Amino acid sequence: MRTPSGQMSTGLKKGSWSLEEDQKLVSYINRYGIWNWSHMPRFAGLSRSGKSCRLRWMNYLKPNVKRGNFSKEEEEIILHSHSLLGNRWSAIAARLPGRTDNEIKNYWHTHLKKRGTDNLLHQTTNPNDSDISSTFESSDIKNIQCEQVNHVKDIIETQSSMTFEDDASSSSTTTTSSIEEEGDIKDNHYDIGSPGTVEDLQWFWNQLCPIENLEHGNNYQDPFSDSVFQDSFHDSISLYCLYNHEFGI
DNA sequence: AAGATTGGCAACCGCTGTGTC
DNA sequence: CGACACAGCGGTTGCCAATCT
Repeated sequence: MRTPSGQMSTGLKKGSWSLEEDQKLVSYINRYGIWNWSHMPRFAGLSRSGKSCRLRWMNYLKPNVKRGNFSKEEEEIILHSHSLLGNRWSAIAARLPGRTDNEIKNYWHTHLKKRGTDNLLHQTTNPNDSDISSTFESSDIKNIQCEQVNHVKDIIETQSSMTFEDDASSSSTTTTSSIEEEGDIKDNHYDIGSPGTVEDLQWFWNQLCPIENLEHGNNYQDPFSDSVFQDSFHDSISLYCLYNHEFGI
């Protein structure tokens, strides 16, 4: 929530994300995956930069992002990791499943900074230190999913008129029900995505924004008449086919 | 009760790394 | 090998709510 939402001169919106924008991004990624952050926003009907979308997804909307207070164990891991790695937040985040670098960075600056320097002064070489991550029990990890999964579920469930579960043909995509059932979607599930077939995308937009599609209002750009989309689309289809071939999907 | 200050955190900006042509 | 595009990272900003005076 940096600035009140407003349209920039470039046409790109900045500031806080609205529920509607979240819904659009989540729905699009759930259906087509992440294929190109730069071009995706347009096809998802968002007037946001790719960077903004990526950040929003990585830090907030991704199903396995853990929200809420940090546990004692997590604090210890952060303190210890920071003493080893410094401000390499992404490396520290890698030791804390479900936590984002941004969240850890914020938490460090607001809660742990002073303690961190204090700890550094009193730190002794502990033979167990190198394996501190093992103190982060799997039971903690198991709790990671719940909150954010529920949040994303909420977003999707508000779109009562667009339940992808009804689409039996979308077997390769993540649906609301699959989030519900699995709860521990692997990151790479989203890394290899396909924009889908032209029919899929058309259907997607008809479901998501029937009015926008009718009027071509708001920020929606017709992807089917866009050369960038056509190029990216065909590239992505090729990659997707290759991926399916390689992994026998 | 109201204005000032502070803390928390989502989001932006600019830079760097990596892959592709 | 250089240019370009894209993804990712870390620092910073600024809004908003809580707390203080």
